[in-house]
Amino acid sequence: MLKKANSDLVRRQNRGLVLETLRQHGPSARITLGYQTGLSPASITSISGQLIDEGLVYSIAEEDEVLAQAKRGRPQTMLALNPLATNVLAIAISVDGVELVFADFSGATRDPVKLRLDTYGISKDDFGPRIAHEIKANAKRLGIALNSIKRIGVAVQGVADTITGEISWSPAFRARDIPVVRPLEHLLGIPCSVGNNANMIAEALIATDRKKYGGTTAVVFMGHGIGLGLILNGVVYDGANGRAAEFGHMNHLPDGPLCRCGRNGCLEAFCADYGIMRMANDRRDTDFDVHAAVLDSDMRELELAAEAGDKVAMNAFLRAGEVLGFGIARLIALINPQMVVLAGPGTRAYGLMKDSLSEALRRGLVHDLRKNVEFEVVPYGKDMITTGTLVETLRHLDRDVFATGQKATIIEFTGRKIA
Amino acid sequence: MLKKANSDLVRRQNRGLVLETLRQHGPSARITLGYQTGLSPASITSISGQLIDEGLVYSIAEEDEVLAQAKRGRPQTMLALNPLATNVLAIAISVDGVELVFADFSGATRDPVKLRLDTYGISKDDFGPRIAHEIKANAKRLGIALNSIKRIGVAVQGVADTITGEISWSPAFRARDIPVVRPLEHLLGIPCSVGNNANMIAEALIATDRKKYGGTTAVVFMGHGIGLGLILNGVVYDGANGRAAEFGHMNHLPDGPLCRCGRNGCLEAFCADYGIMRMANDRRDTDFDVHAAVLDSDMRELELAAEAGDKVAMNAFLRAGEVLGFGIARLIALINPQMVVLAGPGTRAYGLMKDSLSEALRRGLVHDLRKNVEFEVVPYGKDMITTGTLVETLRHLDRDVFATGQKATIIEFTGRKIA
DNA sequence: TTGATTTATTTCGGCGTCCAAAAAAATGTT
DNA sequence: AACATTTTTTTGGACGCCGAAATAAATCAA
Repeated sequence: MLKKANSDLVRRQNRGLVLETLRQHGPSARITLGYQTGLSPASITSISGQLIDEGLVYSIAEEDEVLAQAKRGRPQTMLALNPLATNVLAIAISVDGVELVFADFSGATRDPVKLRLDTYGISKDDFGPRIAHEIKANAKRLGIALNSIKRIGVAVQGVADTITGEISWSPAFRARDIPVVRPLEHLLGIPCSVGNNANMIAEALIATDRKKYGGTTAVVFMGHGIGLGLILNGVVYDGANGRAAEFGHMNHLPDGPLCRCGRNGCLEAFCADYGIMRMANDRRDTDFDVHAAVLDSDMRELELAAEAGDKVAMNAFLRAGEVLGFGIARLIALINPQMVVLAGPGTRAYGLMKDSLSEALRRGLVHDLRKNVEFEVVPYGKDMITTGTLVETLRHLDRDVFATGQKATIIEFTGRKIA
Repeated sequence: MLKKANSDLVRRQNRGLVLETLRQHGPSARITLGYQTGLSPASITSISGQLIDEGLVYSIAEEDEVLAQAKRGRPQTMLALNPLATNVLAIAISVDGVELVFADFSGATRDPVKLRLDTYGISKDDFGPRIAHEIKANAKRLGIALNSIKRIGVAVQGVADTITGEISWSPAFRARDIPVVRPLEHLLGIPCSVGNNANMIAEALIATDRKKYGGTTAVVFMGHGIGLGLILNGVVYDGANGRAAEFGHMNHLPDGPLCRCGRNGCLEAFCADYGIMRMANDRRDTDFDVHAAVLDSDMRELELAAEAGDKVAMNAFLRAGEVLGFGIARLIALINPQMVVLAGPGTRAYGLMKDSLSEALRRGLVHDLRKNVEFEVVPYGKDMITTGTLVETLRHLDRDVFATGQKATIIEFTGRKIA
């Protein structure tokens, strides 16, 4: 169903468009913004004037105009997102700790703050307050006023319920249904949202190359579990109940090996680190604790063994590749993406799985569909997750907060240089 | 990325909104339209005046105001979509023939025209011209001017490529990649689009009950094949390459029974009519022609046998239910819909599959996900497909053609009463 | 019958938006 | 110093929506 439109909507949308354009292309002159957005110079003047008044955008001072290369005509005045307009915070929760990344409105980040935190042992009600405390302490330490932070994005591996704002389940926690949004919003008074790792990687990819990934892309995250971020028509898909797609718990083989979720034969039970490790050690379900975290060093060792020709290790990876291949074949049959991206630490072993994966795709997928899909393995950088979280958070500000003409709370300048 | 907005967009969107509201709620007074759309009475007057001038909407004459029930105050003048504004055509292609349904702008349909046509034998290049010929002949017979038809929607079981406008593959044809859109547009000069059955059923469901189905719903179509229509956030999803989701060819069991697509172990090879029939007859792949159409009468016989307690027949249906259950479990894990709808003639045997289907869901799906999904079996009415096609076609007119202020080509009144 | 009341619709004036064109600004070129 | 060029701002017009007032068209009540 369509929605009512009025001139308010027009301005809001065009403001958002200007902000997004500045974010994507960096500082631009008004005339350039006109070309990029399709808006007339007159409108750009009007909109940018408003944005400048509100402190969201600023005119780069002449002194910085080193780029001015002796062109005829009135020189361009560059506009840029004002880093002082606001701050945001991205939080990445993983098995080995929690990372805070503060950034300003222009997207410039401070050095990541790594917190040692026994997430696995913490109780569901202690987590939120603990994080809130850390945020307060670290913001203070960095000279960032709490009320200058307009939004917090949290990324976690596992199932994040974006509607309730809880972590339904994650390999990083023993507890379940851990409230995140509620305590953070309550204790800090800052709007907050949660999402899962794979979705955040998807966001980061879109920001990197909209043409390549901005259509319909499936991002498979391989790590302690198997996650999936779906980009459908350029937008990250969240699922009806606000939970990301649970690719890892898509059944592969009825009555297959035990999975962490308690069911048998999930994709993850074959392809996640613990699945591969179990297979390599040829342990039966009863002998193997699926809940124990697999050490990265152990996985590396296994990879080395496989690369050195150890038959058992090799087979474990081949089997994982095969199952992943069938899983991806099913994914393609259902969603028909134009691109499949493999990401996460698990891709280190991609070379060991490649052949069986391709073979499985051949066996499990109609040729017509296979030929239209492009594959890519992206090297794993952990910062993709925080980058994606920041991108998502800032876009939300651009579109839904500042697009409405809400004044930014300009941060007092503390004399500190932006990192 | 956002798009540029201007006052043109505003009017276009609000015009579309008014048209859609009239279509959904039927004839309404201006004041009612105001409530329903959220627009002010002043704007409604302006917009409806324009729509009336263009012949898209008309004021119902006083004589028809039988409903006026002695209320105080100035009486409402009801506005309605003008049936004479334009015509559209829905075409449903199935294994046993082709059906044409002509409708006017208000959505009122003429009696369906059933064409006998050996679709299976026809060559890929003969199909389009043949249909074009039938359209001309039947339009003439019914007194519908060709140039009054503004759009044609075609629905087919199988894989329809909405971008190229070809039928990539369908159980109704031996040929592949059959051009549809191109020949029809070329020979008739009428814009045309193709879609698949399951998607059209999904459209029909949304039109019936937006609240119920308009969120995220998976519509599983069971018939000669297994199709899927996905409604994501209220919009039917088309896939990156314009092909609908190929649920039927999602692999269930590597190296399982032969499927029509040439692969082994597809869902369809277990659950489509031919898969069930094969199982019931315990025929090995080599003895069974998967391409032969299964007669509906034979399926009914098999269903009766199963209902009467025939063990072999019962097992075939149970096995089909089990596989379908695992397929749906995978679908749910991936998409996380709030609703799964089973439709199509295959649902006749739902009672025979129900138990094994539920059991498979229990085995193949995390409880968390299962509990949030509602199931429904809709009784199969073939007209759902044409209804959905018409809905889709008319919405396209509302939003993309008439919303832009393009004048309707008013049909001369032929004296014929609208059916 | 007439005037009051009620409800629906239209008209009018104001405001916000966009845009094209003209004007202004700021620099380079001759 | 006058002209050329390019960017930005200003101006005026068009179009949209909306609130308020005016108008229209009916019923109700005396």
